[in-house]
Amino acid sequence: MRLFDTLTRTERELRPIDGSTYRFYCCGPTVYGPAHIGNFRTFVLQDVLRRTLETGGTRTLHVRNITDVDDKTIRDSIKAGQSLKDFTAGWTKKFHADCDQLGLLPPHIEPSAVEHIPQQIAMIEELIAKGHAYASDDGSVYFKIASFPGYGRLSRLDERELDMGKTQNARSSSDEYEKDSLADFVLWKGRKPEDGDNFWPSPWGEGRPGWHLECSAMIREYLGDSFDLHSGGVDLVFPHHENEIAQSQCACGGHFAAHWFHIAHLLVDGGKMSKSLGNLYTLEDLAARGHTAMEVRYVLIGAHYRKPLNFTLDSLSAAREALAKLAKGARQLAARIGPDNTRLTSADFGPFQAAWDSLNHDLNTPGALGGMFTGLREAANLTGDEAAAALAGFNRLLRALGLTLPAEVVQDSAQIPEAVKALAEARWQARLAKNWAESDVLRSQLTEQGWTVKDGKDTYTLERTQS
RNA sequence: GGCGGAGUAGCCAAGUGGUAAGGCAAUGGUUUGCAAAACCGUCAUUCGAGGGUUCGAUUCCCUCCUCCGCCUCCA
Repeated sequence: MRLFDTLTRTERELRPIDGSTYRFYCCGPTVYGPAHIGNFRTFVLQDVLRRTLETGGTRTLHVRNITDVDDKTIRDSIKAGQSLKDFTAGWTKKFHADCDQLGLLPPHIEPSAVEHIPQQIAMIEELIAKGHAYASDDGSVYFKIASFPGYGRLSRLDERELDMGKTQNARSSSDEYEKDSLADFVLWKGRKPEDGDNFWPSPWGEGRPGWHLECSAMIREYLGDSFDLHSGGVDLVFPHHENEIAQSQCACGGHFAAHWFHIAHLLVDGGKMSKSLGNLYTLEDLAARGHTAMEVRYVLIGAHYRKPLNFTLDSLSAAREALAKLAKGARQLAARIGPDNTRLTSADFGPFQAAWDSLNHDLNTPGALGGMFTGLREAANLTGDEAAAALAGFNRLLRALGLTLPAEVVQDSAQIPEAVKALAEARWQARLAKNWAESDVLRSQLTEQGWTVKDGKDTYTLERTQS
């Protein structure tokens, strides 16, 4: 497949460096609260990338970290009166539950930052030894940006107006200032009172790792000095990923990531999500409004990953209808397969080839979704083996997109309250007696109680009204 | 201010130098006692505005307008 690369700004074919397994790293969540759907846009698209590779026959090694030590986790764990470990374990569990609901494949490796502090310290020592880092008086260690000429390539820093020297002078009056240059970033943070019990010993005194370094150290541990792809939200391009490149290339000497995959932000009602605007949604918030995680997933893949996606609550309702339509189309297609037709493992995509091509062309998920519907239309007059092959293609595509279609709603009569059943039966009798007025009154009563009645030729069905 | 991105029907949203996918909503019809459901249709002479290049631009170039993101630890 072809995918846009942030660093070279071109679309490039994805091929495993080692010729067999595509190894990639995704910056994971900071576990200090529930992830919101903006976070999940990134994780869902990374999941689709992986699924597309795997559906296309490429083996993958997916590493995604858990950031469980930083300012926010420390601050909020203290506020909650919990140890950092217990606090982050709780939110990690919640994150996993959300991922599961969204149909995200668990990464093959999910390292935690606190469990890799020795590796981080080792990397810092190497950076110091090679002249790329220096310790300050307060026990912190900084990366010396001036020592790495390649700094800023990913985010095109050199084309920006950021004048490090000037800014430094403006702030040089501050006594607390420990860095040589304002642009230098921290690798190790010396212990401070507000850190509470959260500090670790190091050659530079007690303290804790800097955020950027965590990822570099874990990547090195599991993917080595050169690997296939690195991914995250666009906001991580600078400084996070820029700093990772600097640290890793200086310490390890490898190429680091061969490809950079960044996912654009999710907007809500045309603007940025924020707590103060009250438009920051979690899966739980949306579940409370009657929406499923799969509907959320459908919305999140409904726009191209490089464009901002404008999320609205209405789009979730549209997703529900769209998923139902796909499910119905699949059922109708399945119904046209004869009992002797077993070509369910077709290698091609049949009417869904265009959808598959879209996915392989810069991960065009909305194009692929469109192709699902047009494919179903094209498949409408296929029968037997051809229908079986088409359904196989449809299902492979579903798997690549990570969508699970809703099953046909069959109301279990045991779950219908007796009073509702009686009401429905009374209405049916009134209807048979052609007592329309009575029948309509009874139906409106059922509606009030949240039930929809559908009349058939010889019988009727009851369904809970969709919210 | 610098850098990056976006403006396509009521909403969400693809795409292309050759004449606008798809979904939702809406709406017409068939069906139904009426509905619902189902099925069959309809639904952008036009792609933020104005210029330019071209036989031809929504697609390339320029200008303008609007919106969004990043600019030191936000996916």
